[in-house]
Amino acid sequence: MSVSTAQFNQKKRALFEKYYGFLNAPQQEAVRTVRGPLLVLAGAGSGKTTVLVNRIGNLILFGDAWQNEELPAEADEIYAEMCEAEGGSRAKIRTALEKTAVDPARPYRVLCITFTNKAANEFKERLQTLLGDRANDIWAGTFHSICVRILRRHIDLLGYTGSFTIYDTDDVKKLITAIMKRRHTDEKMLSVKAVISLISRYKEKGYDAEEMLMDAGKDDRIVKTANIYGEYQRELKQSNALDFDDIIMLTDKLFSEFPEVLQKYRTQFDYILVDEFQDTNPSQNRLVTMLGGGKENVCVVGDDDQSIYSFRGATVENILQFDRAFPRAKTIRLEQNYRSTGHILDAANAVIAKNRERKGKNLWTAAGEGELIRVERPTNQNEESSFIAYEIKRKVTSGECRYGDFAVLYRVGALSNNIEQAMVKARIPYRICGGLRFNERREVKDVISYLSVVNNPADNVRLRRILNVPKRAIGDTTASRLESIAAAEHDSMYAIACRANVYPELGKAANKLIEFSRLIESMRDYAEEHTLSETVEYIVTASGYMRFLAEEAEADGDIEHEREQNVRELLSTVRQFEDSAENPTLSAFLEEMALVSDVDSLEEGQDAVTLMTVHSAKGLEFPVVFLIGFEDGLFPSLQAIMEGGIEEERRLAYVAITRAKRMLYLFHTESRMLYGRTEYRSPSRFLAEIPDEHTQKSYEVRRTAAPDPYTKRQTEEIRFGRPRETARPAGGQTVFAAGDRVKHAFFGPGEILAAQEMGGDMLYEIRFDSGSIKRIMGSFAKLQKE
DNA sequence: TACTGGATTATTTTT
DNA sequence: TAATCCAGTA
Repeated sequence: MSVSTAQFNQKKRALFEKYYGFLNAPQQEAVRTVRGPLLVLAGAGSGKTTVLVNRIGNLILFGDAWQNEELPAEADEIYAEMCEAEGGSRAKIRTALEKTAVDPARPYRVLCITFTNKAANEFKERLQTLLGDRANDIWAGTFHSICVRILRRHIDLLGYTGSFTIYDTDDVKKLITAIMKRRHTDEKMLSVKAVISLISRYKEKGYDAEEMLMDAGKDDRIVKTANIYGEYQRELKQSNALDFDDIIMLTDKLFSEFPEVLQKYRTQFDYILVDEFQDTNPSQNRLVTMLGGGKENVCVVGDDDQSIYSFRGATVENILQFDRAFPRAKTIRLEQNYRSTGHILDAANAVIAKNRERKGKNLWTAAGEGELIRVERPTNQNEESSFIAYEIKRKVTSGECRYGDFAVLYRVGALSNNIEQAMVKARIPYRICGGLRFNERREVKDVISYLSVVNNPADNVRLRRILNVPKRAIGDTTASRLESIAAAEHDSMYAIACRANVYPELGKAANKLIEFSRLIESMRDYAEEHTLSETVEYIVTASGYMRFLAEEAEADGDIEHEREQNVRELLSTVRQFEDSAENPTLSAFLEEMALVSDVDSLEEGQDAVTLMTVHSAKGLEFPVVFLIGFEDGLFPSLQAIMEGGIEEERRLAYVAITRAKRMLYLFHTESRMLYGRTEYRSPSRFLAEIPDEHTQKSYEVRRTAAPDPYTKRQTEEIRFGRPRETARPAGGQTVFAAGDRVKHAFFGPGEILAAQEMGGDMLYEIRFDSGSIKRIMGSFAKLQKE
């Protein structure tokens, strides 16, 4: 027998489909296409991660077998095996398929880039289960971790040393503030915040200070900021420190100025995959383009409709114009949604369809219509949160849900307060995302600063932080003098401190500085000969920091000694790191602390309601979602309305809606107290974009015929009324309707504003003659007709 | 240097 | 409202 090429490839393809049968057609297509540039537009809940993981698995197991149509040498033999395997198990199919493998990718030649550590870890884990130990050699990580890995090896070409420190936002703020103070920049004209974000925006575009200055034209703010940028960059270099933007920008620079370095990595990486491509900024995009140029085996996955980070430099253009960077690019759309039920998905589709700048996708689901979206209009935020607490309690008590099934989402963090209070009051377990992180605590940052200085004594910002903590009589005056001497001598503050007695202007503080430098020196010596955890222990004792914290706790009456606890926790983190990391050096530990936030490790665990912003909910899903504050001026935000950022807000709304699997509640209050002011609120304009057939409103809406002359928008007149579904009698109790007068045993007489069926019971909204408005369940209220 | 009070000012956040 | 920051005082 002699099998033809066509026959062989057909069989091969049939087996592929059997093996990857758990994937739908476009997903299979994405897995199969390994050569050439590929853009995967993955809608919300379309199984994007599964595709990426299996695509890598496929690369490593079968190489480009599916795109390579050449007949292998022992075609007949393999063909026979394939025929035999066809009816067999997955393992059998795989064994046969493996024989067809053409040039399987070596794991270390695969680069998989994500945005968050959480995503990176998820990939690593899933690849591990798929490929076993081979997975460990895959370059999977965040943009930042991968760039740091590259920079550690080559950054000396750019005039830094490999032991550089990574500055977090706090360090950056300190440094910028100091520079602005020195330059007598009027903070009223130009805030530190504005300067930081402006510099960041230019760094993301890959501009240096001079290029920024050229770009500034006559804009005084930009000119001023460009000058600050120049000084800032010099200071960073002097301190041998990089900020987060530098990590990307300098890797870019390294590649464009040293082609041989770029060539090395271009040669190494046969295949590049990028997740969440819609979140890339221009310099990240350039990095991908540079690395992927040549072989062009670049696969980017993303959803232009979920691009919600433009405020930190991400640009949708990267995904919209991927085919411009790679003209041969093939586009695959993943449009089947495995997450939400019909009404929810249709609502999301309807809202996002209003955006102009998009590739265009239409998600569909094989799941049924599911439940209607509930739209509620509480009088104020207290009612909003007690309604939610009530709903959660009810669904948990009835056994329908667990606490972990619920999420409360909001546009701004400020809205979490009320919800939190309601959860406490109702004794509902909850977890709240955001807030102060572990490594942002003062005591943790202090200890990290000691470690940074030991690792890199040139680090002026962190040296300054610990110079007088705990108190060692080195005041602000001395610190400033030290700083200006260092600037004049083009040397580090640490180096000056070491020879402080040479400078008469330091006076008798010189001795203190020398003493301090000896302390650091002793730490450095200690670190040479001891393990990481021993060193950290030595540092916190020898510096007197632990004692300082203990005394402080005594003085404040802090019985828990919380700050000391946190330092101990940091110590146990160090020990954990020692046990798990392959290379447990001080420098590696500091890197991990800088690039890995504890939010990544948090998560899961107890059964609790999740409270978070819509932004942080991206990538997550929940059976039941409550979206609160769905009001114009809040969502979309006021500044988005004024500055024309509506499309991004709409994408945000799209993200919010698509988080829900089975039930979605949208809330907009009648009035809300925010930032100490109570304001009447109108519903989000996005609400009107959801077709009525997908929602169930607990109030009546009438659209006026003529658009409002000021806003040019169609106005809505809202009033309480009967819910669309007429109430049914429940459990023998009398059922009331809106408008009825009733009497409550405790609250007295009142009028029903709204009545709504709810889980075999009636929920009434009643305005009592005393003036208060309450929501009460019918079975609970013991109402009588008045 | 620690404390007090008045002014100020509030998106979204990962690395 | 609530948190934070700065200036002025003890």
